[in-house]
Amino acid sequence: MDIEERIKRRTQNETQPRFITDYQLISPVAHANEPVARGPLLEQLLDFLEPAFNGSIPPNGYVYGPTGSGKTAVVSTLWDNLDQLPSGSVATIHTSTRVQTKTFPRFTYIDGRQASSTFAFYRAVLDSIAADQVPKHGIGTETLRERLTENLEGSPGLIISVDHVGESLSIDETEFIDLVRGLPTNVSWLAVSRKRPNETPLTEYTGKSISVDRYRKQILVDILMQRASDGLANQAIRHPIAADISQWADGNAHDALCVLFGAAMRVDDANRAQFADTDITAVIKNMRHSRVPLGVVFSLPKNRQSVLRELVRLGPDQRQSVSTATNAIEQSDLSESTVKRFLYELAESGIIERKESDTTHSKGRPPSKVIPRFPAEVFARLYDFQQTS
DNA sequence: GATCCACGGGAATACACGGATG
DNA sequence: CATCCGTGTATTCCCGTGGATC
Repeated sequence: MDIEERIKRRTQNETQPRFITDYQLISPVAHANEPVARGPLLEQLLDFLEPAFNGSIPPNGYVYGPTGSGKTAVVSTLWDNLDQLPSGSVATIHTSTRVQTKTFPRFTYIDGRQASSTFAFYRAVLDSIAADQVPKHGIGTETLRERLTENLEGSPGLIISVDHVGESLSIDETEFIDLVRGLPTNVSWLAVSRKRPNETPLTEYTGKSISVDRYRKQILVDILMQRASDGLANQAIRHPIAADISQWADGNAHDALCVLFGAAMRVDDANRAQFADTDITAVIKNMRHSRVPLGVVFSLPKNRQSVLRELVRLGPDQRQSVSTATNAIEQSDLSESTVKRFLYELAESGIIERKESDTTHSKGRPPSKVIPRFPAEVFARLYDFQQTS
């Protein structure tokens, strides 16, 4: 908590500190600036990028590892820092005999979940390097590509990291290969994916693959303790509790942080000061059927997110069929049939599941009940928090 | 005015069941 | 008894529209 925040609390007479002192710092979708225990991975990435520090472009690369292993945290943070390098312009290096000038390539991180179409991808890349505004509409994909090429002509180049390649709601692998074919030769890329090198066509185009292992149990405990000490009231979490969460999460930091967050919500809502074992077990029980990371849900268009927010508000009886769920969802700016279509689309992409309903129906095609497949409680809280802040 | 992409709405189609028909 | 058909519900898919730009 920074000074500004502390003063704000006092001026608002919140003298009694809450259990959760900072939602952002324990949020499973926020990444720490200093990823815990990922030094070796950072070094491997910097090795891979070595040519860039001498002013040229490295070969294409591939980073892979299981979900929740910190790939996004490390790569996005690293790229953010690298983009601070003086690029295109001149960096002076003083040696004993003379002054050398160096130019570095630029660095851009692209989240494939948010740039999944050809148009969106080229636009995102161009937007990150162009000096002036890039239109969101009214311009052809090919025009965008040409502008991108013009923009990079004669420059030291560009190194893009493209995250979540090959996931269902992100850039498809074969599409990606076509996309990067359209880029000028002074661009190289690092694809980040869950698939092993032998399971993807991408590695035919890459010079190097870097593997990320799932977190070891003890590291995950450290991460939880760190997050808890940053975002929760003092001494909020005891080591055995963190160990329990870590044991259950099996190396998946996203899942572990969801449990921490969900449990902290309960303590905070009840105005308590400590975790009880039941907080952890209850949240774990609710997480049992979650397979979709929150990052996927928060990458959806705003109107899909608001439909999901309403959906998780409903009780199981209101989710007995797609139709009843549609009727129960209140959306002033969308028609009923659109809400319904959204639900089918979300089911198609696996974010929610349709399962044959257990209620007996005499007439018509049997309905299917609707079940969220993401951490619903945590999503709801973070969503509401975003709306108000 | 022509062109571009994204979005939303509803039409069209698929499916399940029960009763009718031969 | 096997098949057809009507009805009601579930699901998919396409096309018009709109905002933006050139």
